[in-house]
Amino acid sequence: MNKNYQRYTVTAALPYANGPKHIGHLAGAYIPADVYVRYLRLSGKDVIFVCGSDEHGTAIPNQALKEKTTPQAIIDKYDSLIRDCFYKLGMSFDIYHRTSEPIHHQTSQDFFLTLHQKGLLTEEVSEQYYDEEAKVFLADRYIVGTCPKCGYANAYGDQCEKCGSSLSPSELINPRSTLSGKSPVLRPTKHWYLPLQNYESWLREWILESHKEDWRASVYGQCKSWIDAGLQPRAMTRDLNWGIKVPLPDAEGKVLYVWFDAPIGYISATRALFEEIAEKKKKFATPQRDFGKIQKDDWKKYWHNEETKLVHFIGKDNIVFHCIIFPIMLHASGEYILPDNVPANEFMNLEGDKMSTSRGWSIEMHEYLEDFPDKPDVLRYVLLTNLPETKDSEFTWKDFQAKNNNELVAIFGNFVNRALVLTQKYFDNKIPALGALIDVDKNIISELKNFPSQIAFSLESYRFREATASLMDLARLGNKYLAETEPWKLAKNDLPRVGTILNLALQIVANLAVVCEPFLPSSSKKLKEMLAFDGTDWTKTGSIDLMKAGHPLGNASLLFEKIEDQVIENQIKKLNDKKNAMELASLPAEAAKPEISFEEFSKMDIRIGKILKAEPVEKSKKLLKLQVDTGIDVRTVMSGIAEHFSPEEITGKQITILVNLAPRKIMGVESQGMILMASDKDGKLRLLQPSEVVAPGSKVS
RNA sequence: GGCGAGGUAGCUCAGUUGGUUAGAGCAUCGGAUUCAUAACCCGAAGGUCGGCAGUUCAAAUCUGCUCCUCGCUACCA
Repeated sequence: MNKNYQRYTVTAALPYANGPKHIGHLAGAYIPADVYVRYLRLSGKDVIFVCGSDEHGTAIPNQALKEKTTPQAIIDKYDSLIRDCFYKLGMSFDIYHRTSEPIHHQTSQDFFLTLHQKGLLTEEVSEQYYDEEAKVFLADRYIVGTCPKCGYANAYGDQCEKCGSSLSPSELINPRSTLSGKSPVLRPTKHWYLPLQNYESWLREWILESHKEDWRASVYGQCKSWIDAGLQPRAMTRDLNWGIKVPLPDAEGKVLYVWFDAPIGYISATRALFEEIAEKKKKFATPQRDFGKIQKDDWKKYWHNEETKLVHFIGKDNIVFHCIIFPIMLHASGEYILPDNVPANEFMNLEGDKMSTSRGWSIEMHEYLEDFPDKPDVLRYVLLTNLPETKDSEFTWKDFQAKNNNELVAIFGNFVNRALVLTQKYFDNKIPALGALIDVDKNIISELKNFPSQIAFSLESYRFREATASLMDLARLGNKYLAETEPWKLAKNDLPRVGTILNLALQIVANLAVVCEPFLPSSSKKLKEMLAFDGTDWTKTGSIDLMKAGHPLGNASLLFEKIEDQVIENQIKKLNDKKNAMELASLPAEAAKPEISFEEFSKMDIRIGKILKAEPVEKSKKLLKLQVDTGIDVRTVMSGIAEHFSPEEITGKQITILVNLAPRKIMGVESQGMILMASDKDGKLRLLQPSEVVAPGSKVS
């Protein structure tokens, strides 16, 4: 879309305040967003950059239970942790807001009411689990039970944390409420749905037609996949007592679905930004430029005006919400603009494995900042050079060290240092005059001229790795120039020529100082201090008169320092230690299930059987079709173990089987009984066998 | 199983609309140099672009099939 936009609204995914956030999140959304915004500001564009903590949803109360505290305490804790890390890493939000703030509740409720009053929401009654003792409907997360896939006894109603599979509460075996421990009952409840299917043709036109070229392949592809699969009504409310109340009379105990309110958080944050500036009461706002004289209502320009370019930076897990559901909400409400682009990144892996906070395989932002408090830019740089823009990428500590030592130190920092040291040595730390230019000078001048526009082009195309590589190439240009002109040799008999060379070298340094700001903001600041230079105008870069001859420079110091092997080894060790500690922590056995009577137990008829035959099930990844000799008979059992056992290895094995389980058809085949398995803490299944071979049909009691 | 995204030099990744000897950085090797945080600069080597078939004068690029990785989704009693 080559629209001529007047202003920009840039959002970065609201981090969910149920825990710390790791460097994968930074690489996914925040770093590219910040680079983009900083570049726009330097270019003199009218831009706002909004973000904030996402503080609703079922996982927050759930985390509160885990940490034995209140939801409010959880969001306060993680909001301040995340907020603090973001600012230390240089995120230049104009506001970092919170969805628990009243202005957000109001904005979300207004939004919901608008849709409701327009008749765009449907009401439907469905059966949901209800805890009769606690007298509340149970969100998926509040129901635990045995995971039907891996047998883990404390799987949540929406997901099993052991094997990672997503579930619905009705799939759980022996579901029970985490509030009372009792079995929940199904009870009808009314909810408001957004009929996504009504917008299919509109979506096809908007995404599949008009954004075929400018949206990333993976983003476009996932949208197409969703649309083609058939859109369905999606509940926009939940039975929960944590969140934003549904603003209707007959909606007691109901809140807005977190994915309804979260993206509205971008709008609320914008409103809060303008309100706080207009009323001169800054609470969350951290305006990064002079907004001039503004009115409270000026936020509307950034959300209603067609000349505003809206860009959402997110990770790939958020694509459907930002490309399908939220745009439908915006479109349906009738007065909002739509995102021009949603440059979602893929995921960043860590040392060969998926990043995961819960598994301990991660580098959390605060952990990095504790160990490298003076190196926010090093992390920014390393992540930037390796952003998962087109596919999942990989972070390794060794690469971190190499990028720091071989690029930031050896090329960027070294060039700056060479230029400054030579100026100190030969020109009393003042910028020498520019004399006659020879070819080598003219070449460097014309090359320099191209860099800013080239980098700008990459950034505007959301190609941040490419832009970062160009930045480093600019420093390379400087090193090459010094190597070719060898001013230290000429100093003995042609000082004016040396002056010309250093003038140009210093102009390159000054250009670097401005151009690197989006990427390496704190280094940019340091470098400008060293130069006693305060340029902030991108449109002036590319030229050789950023600094005047005779201008006295500040004190030179090293921009970056080498990172020794020992530091890297310590980090790798720390990472492994953390993972091991997490595994140990999860070792204690889970809490026992509710008590049952002997009669209840004795209803189960458990036997030892033998697998006579095992075969894969067509069109199924997880199922094996087993013929089992139970001693009583030979029967067919469908078992979800294909990812753990091959038919060959399991054939002939003794197993434990529940023989009087009601038969059930699975994939068209009637399954008569259930094979019992031990599931290890990593979710891996093991057979339950007697210590010595016993006769088929032997009873287990 | 369905859908989506990937599979390019030892490593991390680029390759725009099909067009001459397929690129970059790191690592390796050689050279040059000493102003600089033993850094920089120049050069070399290294790939049958996952595999097979097809379209074309021409395919990393388009089509079909197939294998592998990742994500979403389904089967799990």
